[in-house]
Amino acid sequence: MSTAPTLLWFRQDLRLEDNPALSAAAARGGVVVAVYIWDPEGEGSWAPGAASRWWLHHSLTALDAALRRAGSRLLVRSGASERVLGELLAATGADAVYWNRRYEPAAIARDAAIKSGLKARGVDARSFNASLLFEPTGVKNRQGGPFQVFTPYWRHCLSLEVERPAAAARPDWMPVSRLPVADALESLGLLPTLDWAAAFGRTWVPGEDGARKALEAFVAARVDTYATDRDFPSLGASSRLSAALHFGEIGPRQIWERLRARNEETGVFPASVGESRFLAEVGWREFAYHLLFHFPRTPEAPLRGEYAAFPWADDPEGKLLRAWRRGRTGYPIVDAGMRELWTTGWMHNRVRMIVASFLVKHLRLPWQEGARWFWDTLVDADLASNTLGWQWSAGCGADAAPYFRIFNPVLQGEKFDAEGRYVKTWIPELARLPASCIHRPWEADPGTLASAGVELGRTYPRPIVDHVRARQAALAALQALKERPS
DNA sequence: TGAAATGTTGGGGCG
DNA sequence: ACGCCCCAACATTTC
Repeated sequence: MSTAPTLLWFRQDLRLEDNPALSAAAARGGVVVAVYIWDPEGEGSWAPGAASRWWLHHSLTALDAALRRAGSRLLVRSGASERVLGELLAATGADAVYWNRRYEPAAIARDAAIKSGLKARGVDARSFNASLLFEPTGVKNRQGGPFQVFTPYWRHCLSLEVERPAAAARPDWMPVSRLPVADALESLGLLPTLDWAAAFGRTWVPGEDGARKALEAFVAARVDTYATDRDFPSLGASSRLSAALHFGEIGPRQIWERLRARNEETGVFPASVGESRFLAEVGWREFAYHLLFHFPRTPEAPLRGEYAAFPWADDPEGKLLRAWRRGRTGYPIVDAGMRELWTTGWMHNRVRMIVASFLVKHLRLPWQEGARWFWDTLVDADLASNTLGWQWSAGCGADAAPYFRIFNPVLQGEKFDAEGRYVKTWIPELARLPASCIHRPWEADPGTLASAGVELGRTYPRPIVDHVRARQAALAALQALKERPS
């Protein structure tokens, strides 16, 4: 008796290498049917945003192309995951569904229901870990609870065994002639109707091949200087792997293995502060999933509950929020970051911290507004990392920057973009200003501004808030929160 | 993975 | 020669 087909349900693991669900499906022996289900309703209030959908479209296209080369296709459908899986089981004669786990609250609830429903019908339903070095359930502090501070968390993780990438799998993919008819990828409507994402295609190569090349390029040219260069946004020192990691075009075990193999001869690993630092950034991603799993309400609510009553500023017509979103705050380093985000779907990490601090402290607008904007505009939008990042910036999360730690956007610009190269890249109207005043054009003398073609209030805005007063107001708001009668 | 305010120290100008 | 003061440089504290 021959083995029935297996449905391999792709979600945020859009790769064929290091794919434990795929390896297990291949080991079953029957043919494997690759399936992707577009099910935004199943994501709670966090359906992929516009930039993520752009990436997803192209990543699915790449996965489909890889499967075509193997004589099959990616079977694409949209609708409720459980219903679609049921239909595909019937249409293909499959008796098993394998997938790699997700860890977002809505996905956990949905997947658990699907798994028990399938099992009740006698379907072999199994899930695997493809996307984390350390699953949240497997890491506990001495008291048996979740870690809430990164350094002890990561130290503990580094004492644990890291699994090797999954074995390569060459399954018998179900041939195109036997596949049910798939929906066209275009029918999912993932691409924007207006082509605001034009620059995305010049910036990114979604898909497993692109991810592999990005890792190789980073390891070859960047990782050794990563520890020092990573803070300077004009140096291009980032790995730029965040979106590939989010969509699972590459897995953290592959990254780990790549660096381990790099030091095979010496046996010393990690071998440099650059490698350690880069792995620690992978560790922050792990920590973000750890926190999201154990504190599932944090995408909406501060982990430190007292911050729910923070006295945010009034912005009745949304003018402040709009200026921030569009990169028109009058602070060049902030505006450059917001424009890089809008143009490319990505922002350098140092600059993410600066713009987040500015929104939450200088404008005193709720961090949730920033998280939502990032969610819609980042190609790497990831519920765990986004939530951690914003709660960190707002001072209301685990191991967060204290609220009183307020970035001075001028000093941050002068420290990390001394020549103004980053600012000039994203704010061309300031490109002719000398470095000495690029981060504070409002202090430049009229002649300098004129010869640079800058007219404050017209070609580039004046600061929408005064730094000193905004800082004082932020500290006063924190004080008000502390003194609030409880 | 801050910044600003405040405190301390020590060199040098100067009466 | 000496004490006083200024202030830059650095350290510490506070937000």
